[in-house]
Amino acid sequence: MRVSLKDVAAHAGVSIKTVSNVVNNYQHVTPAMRERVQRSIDALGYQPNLAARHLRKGRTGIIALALPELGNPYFAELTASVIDAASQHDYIVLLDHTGGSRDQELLVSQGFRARVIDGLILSPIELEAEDLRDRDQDVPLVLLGERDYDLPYDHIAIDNVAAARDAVRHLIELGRREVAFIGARRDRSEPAQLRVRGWREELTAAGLPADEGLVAAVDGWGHADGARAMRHILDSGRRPDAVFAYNDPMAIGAMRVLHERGLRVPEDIAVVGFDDVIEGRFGAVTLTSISPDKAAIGRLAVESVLARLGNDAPEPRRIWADYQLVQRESTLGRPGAP
Amino acid sequence: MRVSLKDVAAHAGVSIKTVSNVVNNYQHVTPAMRERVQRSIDALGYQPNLAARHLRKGRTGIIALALPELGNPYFAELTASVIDAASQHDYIVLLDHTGGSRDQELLVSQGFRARVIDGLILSPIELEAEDLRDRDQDVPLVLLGERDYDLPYDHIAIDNVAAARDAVRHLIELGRREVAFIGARRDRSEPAQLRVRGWREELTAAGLPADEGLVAAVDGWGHADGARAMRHILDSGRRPDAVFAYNDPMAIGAMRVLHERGLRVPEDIAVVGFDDVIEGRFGAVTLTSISPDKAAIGRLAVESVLARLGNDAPEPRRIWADYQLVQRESTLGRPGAP
DNA sequence: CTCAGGTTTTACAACGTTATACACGCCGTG
DNA sequence: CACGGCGTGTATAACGTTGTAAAACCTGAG
Repeated sequence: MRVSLKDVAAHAGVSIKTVSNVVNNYQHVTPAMRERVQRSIDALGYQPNLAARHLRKGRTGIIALALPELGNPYFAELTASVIDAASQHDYIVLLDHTGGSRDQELLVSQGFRARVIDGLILSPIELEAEDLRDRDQDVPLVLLGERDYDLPYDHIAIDNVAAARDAVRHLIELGRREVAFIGARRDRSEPAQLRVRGWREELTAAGLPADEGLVAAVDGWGHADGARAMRHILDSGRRPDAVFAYNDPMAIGAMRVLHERGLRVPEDIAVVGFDDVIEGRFGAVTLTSISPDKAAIGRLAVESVLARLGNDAPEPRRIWADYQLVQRESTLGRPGAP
Repeated sequence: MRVSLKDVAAHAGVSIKTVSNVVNNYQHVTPAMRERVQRSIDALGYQPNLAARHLRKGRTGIIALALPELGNPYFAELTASVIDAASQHDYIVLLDHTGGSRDQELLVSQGFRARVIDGLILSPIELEAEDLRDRDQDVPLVLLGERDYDLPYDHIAIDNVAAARDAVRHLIELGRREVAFIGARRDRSEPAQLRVRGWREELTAAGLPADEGLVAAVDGWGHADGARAMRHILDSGRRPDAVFAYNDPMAIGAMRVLHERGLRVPEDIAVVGFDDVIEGRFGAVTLTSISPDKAAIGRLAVESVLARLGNDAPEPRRIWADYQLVQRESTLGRPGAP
């Protein structure tokens, strides 16, 4: 049988509320009383019943993290950092995966879990601004990632345009002139993606053409999509001397195709990815990549959500997390090798 | 404001309990009444409060999934399948990561979340049988993975010994004679790991020596550990003609080292991994691996936990999931290549 | 028309917690 | 020596749901 406040109260010979006060570190309790009650708590091994507490307080102690896919190690690492940050505030993380589909993202953002969670951290891919505009404001929402919404929600991300420009600049500084972009979205006329924009801006700034024929659109975000996009570019007769991919799995998929076609990385084609997943450090050719500060992103996301739980919710704001360009063999070449 | 049963009842002009009966599909409700109440429910947008329901019923509708690490894509894929299976039973998945440390695993298994979750799916690495023996039986527990416990809990896994033997047999059939094993545990005198046992058994069965000098112990389970282990073996002056790794990330880490040392895979050294993660299909050399049926494992785990929630808990049993050996370039070589 | 037997609906009491409002001392002040 | 004020503890009412038991309502037989 579970032991409740009532049992502890009976054991200590005090009222239920006094025990509750001790448990909650209420101020006005004499040290003597506090110790007496604590002794009973320890003796009976009391643990608070969270359901009852939640019922009373209207909070569940759970925040949801909704991600497009867990298969991408970037999200796995991010998840770990969110869990860590949440547990420091005695919060628990519920995981949803949306598959990056607009319907699922919509469902999640509308709060089909509304009765379970106190807050939501969402990393949208397909979701449109209008989908969020008429959202039921019940549950605080924090957005993560590349999409750029002009909406009254906290948004935590690195500066994707600047990061993409850094990546492309790195390629240009290495003497590359034809930089392909892998991972645009097929279904957007004017791609909302900031990474494409960064690619375009930096090329233009360098006086190079931002050749849309070198932009490959894809359906998904995985290795296979990167491979498909790379094949598509090569099969179209183009032979860029560099590739900037939307993320690391796509970059790795592209490198696989280059390898199959007998093209050397980086001698023939240099490759830069995005997210700096562990996998990129152990291929036959290690991958140059933009490395976001995942720990910071997770921490900031949790803090933002929790800050909105109180009555005095702060102004929605855009929070920039740190990032850096990590240079490896896919652009620099193998140090010791010929 | 949230709308409760009381509000719906007032709106429909019936008692609270009648609304509750409709919500719960209780039998004895006339169709007319059911429709009237349903109309009010829809009109007000009622959603049940789970905390209250939990308080009353003693169930939370949440199961926890505790994994050693999310970074390993195998666990990410497994998580996705568990979430899918759980949602089909209207259950929600809470994610914990233990880091594969015994302390964390112990904490989780002892149920520090006991007040929140109905059941627990645990994939232990370091945890010992004795740690589980004196467990508080409150929350149903299902074990996952390679560790072999003789305990009254459901255990879902593939036949690790058989799978490891299949992997090693494949190498032997290709003519390899010195098969190294990467990924034993440093801190176990008699390694409990079934995959090492399979390696040993198959070599012995083939009349080959199971040379313990070719078994590399490691501390972790990631790419870097595999790389370290491979370096260790090569630096010790050994030159095996095949490597069987505990999992895919370690196999990939090992392949990176072979590449650095100028050794060709599979011509000089063939490599087999375990888990068949997506990453293995896109390296410069694609990876032969044991591929467990992750979808089945997730589904079986969820069903096992939920089956134990009722009063008539079934006998604890060991459930074998399917697997197969997927042969790729790291053992077969590149088809078209010289 | 009454009453048994069954179905449908209702009132009320839990579940374990916290908030509210109040009672009880004890102090120092007028 | 009353009296307000403060610091401490207590009874009681919620929170939203479901199980229990009983009330109200039918139906058809005697």
